[in-house]
Amino acid sequence: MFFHFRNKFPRLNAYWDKYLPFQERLEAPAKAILLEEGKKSRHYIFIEKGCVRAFFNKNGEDKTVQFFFENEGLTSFDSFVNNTPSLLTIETIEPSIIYLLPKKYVLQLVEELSSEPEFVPMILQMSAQRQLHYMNEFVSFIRDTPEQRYQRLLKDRPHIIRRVPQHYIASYLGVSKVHLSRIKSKLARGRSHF
Amino acid sequence: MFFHFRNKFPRLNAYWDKYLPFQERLEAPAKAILLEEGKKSRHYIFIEKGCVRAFFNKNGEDKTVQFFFENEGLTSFDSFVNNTPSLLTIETIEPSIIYLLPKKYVLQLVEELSSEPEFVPMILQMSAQRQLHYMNEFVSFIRDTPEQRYQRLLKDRPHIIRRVPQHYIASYLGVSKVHLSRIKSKLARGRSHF
DNA sequence: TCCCTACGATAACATATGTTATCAAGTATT
DNA sequence: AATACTTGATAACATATGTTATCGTAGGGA
Repeated sequence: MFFHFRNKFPRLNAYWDKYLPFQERLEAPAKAILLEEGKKSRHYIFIEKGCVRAFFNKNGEDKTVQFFFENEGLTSFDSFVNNTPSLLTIETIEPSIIYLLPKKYVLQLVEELSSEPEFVPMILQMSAQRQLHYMNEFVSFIRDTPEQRYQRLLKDRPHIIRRVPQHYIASYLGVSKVHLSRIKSKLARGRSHF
Repeated sequence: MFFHFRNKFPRLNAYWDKYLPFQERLEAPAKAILLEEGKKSRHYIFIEKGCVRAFFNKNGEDKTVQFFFENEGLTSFDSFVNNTPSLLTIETIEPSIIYLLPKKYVLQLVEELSSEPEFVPMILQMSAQRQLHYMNEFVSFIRDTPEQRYQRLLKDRPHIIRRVPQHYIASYLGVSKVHLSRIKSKLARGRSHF
């Protein structure tokens, strides 16, 4: 739980440990839905094994927004914070081992943490990180062609391409699966000598 | 200064007031550069009158990322926080009246604020807001066609279309200025009955 | 007044991308 | 073994978008 912050803010480690027992362990098959679009987010989700995607539905089509892997945690941020219906569905891609921490305990944990001097720096770093992530995704659409975005993905996050089915990646890159296939074959032709 | 938070967190108002005198007033003509790509951000920028854009250069071409108007504040977030060279240039679009608060005072202000109980909620709200902004921009590229993005802009933020030259808007939407012109004329044809 | 520049529309053509359909291979299910 | 489902490649065609060039208008200096 909150794996990313382990040892980064050593004084907070005891808090993570304290809440471990309140997690619910879940062995989920592929395509299991952890949070459904339109429902309120009630857990913090931690991935011990497997992978997961967040997507929304547009005219009957899946549009994938983000992928998550081992030792990453997630929640539909706006739904969780504002207690509003989630705009995103969260679903396993592979069979996965998931830990769910109910919202009630998350709030309790935040309450306890807020008296710690390391809390504000942690919150700032966490939100700066997420902000930068989305800003980079956004800028990439303005700056790069789909082909460049694919190459960037291949270079920076190759595990995504290795583990995730291609049509999910296509919608994440903002193109059709047919076109992504074209991009791949074009790049493959370019790498060989004829 | 920090106009957005005035009266939202009433107990903090005194802090904003205290730092007003440290701002430098600047009357800038159109196309004045407030922060240059590659240089470090040294001020918080507040717009009293006029408007401003943030952009970066890609192969000799401007790519506009965001627009700012009266009573909005901004800074190149990553450059300011991490003291790294800015990825963005910030430039006035119209003749503008700008207030600059040197980084030194911003840090001092944050230091003072951090003992206030309203500080953490304010920081959280601020960062959630920015995160949501970039996430929405990003999702819009996955979800919508350029035409739909233009219509959304027209509906949600028409002042941008009214005040900003079209080629800046084109790069912000991720299309060429020629194509944006086509989109506009197509929509105009659709609206008339001829 | 005269130029120069910024801005925006449009046309003609080239390229990128979407859509639909078909095929093949792999994997899970019965 | 037989079947269905998922994934991925490819072709053929339609549409969207980029590129380059030309034109017109408006406004700002000289």
